[in-house]
Amino acid sequence: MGLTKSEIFTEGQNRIATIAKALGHPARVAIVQHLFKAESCICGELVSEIGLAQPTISQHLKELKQVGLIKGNIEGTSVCYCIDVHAWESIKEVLIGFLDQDVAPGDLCC
Amino acid sequence: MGLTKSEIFTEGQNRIATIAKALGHPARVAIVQHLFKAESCICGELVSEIGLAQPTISQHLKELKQVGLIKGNIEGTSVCYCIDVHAWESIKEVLIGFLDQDVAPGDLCC
DNA sequence: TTGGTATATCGCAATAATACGATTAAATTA
DNA sequence: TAATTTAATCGTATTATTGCGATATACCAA
Repeated sequence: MGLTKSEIFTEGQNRIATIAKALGHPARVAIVQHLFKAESCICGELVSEIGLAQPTISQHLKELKQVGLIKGNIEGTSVCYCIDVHAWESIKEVLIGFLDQDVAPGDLCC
Repeated sequence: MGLTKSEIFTEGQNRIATIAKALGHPARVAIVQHLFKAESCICGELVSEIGLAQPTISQHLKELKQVGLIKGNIEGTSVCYCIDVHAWESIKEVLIGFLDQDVAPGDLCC
């Protein structure tokens, strides 16, 4: 209990859920939007832009990186984070495939 | 702590995150997929289809309903759940708008 | 080498999410 | 009415998430 039973779902269902979960926090949405604007991709800039503490931002960046949405590049003392464009395309495909379902013309009861 | 600081984010960011969070569990993904196929939308069918206990499914259905993704219709002793097609279109628009961002041709450092 | 800067990690507190047994509520059926 | 069926809710155990202060690490500059 308290633990998602991933093993009873398909790989596709788990993948959709994992991606959605990574985007299921406003800070991570804000980070992704900021990286797309690419005004700056330095961690410290994200900290001052978004109003959360540095360790918190760092943790969110880690989660986005684990799912593969972003990648980081060390530049001296700072780290530049960017959208992984290739991965983003793949994720887009997965999510849009899920979103584009059409209701079957079967027994609609409501 | 342990509490998301929604107030420091925009309405749009919170909306994207809320929707994504609702889809951030494989059981809820499976429920939505099943309702789209519309083979059956009765709660009990979802329970036997997905391998989770009835209270657990009921709880996931409640979450999907709170976000407005699905709606339920009482039919005798059972309840028929369906995708809220109107809401789904709106959600699709929000998420696709987010997914369709293009990388700014600025200072790509990675 | 010493000091400053930037980021990651650790540890912790508080809250949320997941799952399910037990129970309740409501409608149907016998 | 009594028994059955179906789903929601309650209570609770377990794990996950969120957030941040303190600290560690790594690099640069003087």
